[in-house]
Amino acid sequence: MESKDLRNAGLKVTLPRVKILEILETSKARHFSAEDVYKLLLESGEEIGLATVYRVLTQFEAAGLVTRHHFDTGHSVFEMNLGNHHDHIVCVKCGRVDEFFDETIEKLQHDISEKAGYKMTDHCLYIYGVCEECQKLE
Amino acid sequence: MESKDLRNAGLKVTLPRVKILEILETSKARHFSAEDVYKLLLESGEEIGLATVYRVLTQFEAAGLVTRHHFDTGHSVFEMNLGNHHDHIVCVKCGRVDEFFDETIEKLQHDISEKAGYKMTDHCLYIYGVCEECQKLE
DNA sequence: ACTTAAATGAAAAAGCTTCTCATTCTTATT
DNA sequence: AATAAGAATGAGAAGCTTTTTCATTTAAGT
Ligand SMILES: [Mn+2]
Ligand SMILES: [Mn+2]
Ligand SMILES: [Zn+2]
Ligand SMILES: [Zn+2]
Repeated sequence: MESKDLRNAGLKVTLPRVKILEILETSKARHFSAEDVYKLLLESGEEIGLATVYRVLTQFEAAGLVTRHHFDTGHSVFEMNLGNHHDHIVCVKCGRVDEFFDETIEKLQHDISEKAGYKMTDHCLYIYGVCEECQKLE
Repeated sequence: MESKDLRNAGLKVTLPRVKILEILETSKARHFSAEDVYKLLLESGEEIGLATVYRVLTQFEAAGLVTRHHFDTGHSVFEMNLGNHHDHIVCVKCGRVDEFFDETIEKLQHDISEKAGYKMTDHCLYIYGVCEECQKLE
């Protein structure tokens, strides 16, 4: 039930917010651009403006419901926050995105921040490469 | 002598390219937005268009003279390629950028790519945090 | 139901980057 | 040193993603 999530986040339960949350939760994909979400809304018959999609995704991010990524694609990518931090490996040919988590790297990042005198707030590691499928096509 | 670098990169020796290379090499800073470079050119009395700055930086990147970064700032950041790969730690308050290199993390990234079936082409690790100076101001 | 503040949609605007095209400059050749 | 051919430049237009504006609609507490 999405209404609870929204209320917990201090957000009014509106149709656009419910529908967007629904798409983020139930689609096969896990990583969406704002445009992706907008198109999926249209496909499902909802007339929700692109500006609202951006607004709502930004609010979801602020509320911790969603994480925003900055791949080298020129646009933001959003993903439901399932509480499991992970990093990304992106295919430069087809755009496929895989996820990974490495305890050792996480620890080292903390050490590095500390040594540099920083109080770490966030971090992200992007590996770019050619996925198995795309290697075959070359 | 910048002319040699340019010729080696297969680029004609033009005034904009020489001046931009000069700025990248001799400024105290190491990380520049296109706008940064443009302003430094104006300050030094050169009338070079912003479009040319973008064009030249992109050519430098293609030639391997320069590396382009995508911090969470909404604009590209360029840096002379000195042959020493490193990653970045960025202050979310003041924009300060520090650099680091960790052999172990580098190795682990290779292992992860391999395990995921990817042929790695590039990678970048950004740590975001509050630098020592900015912590004092809070 | 009523009221009030918040949310939405459409369009405009912003911010960064690329493109277009007439003009200028580099470089190789006389 | 002059010439010719093609590449590079500058100014502005245009492109793309994202944000803002503002009139209208909607949610939620009374
Ligand atoms: Mn993910
Ligand atoms: Mn650097
Ligand atoms: Zn691929
Ligand atoms: Zn700082």
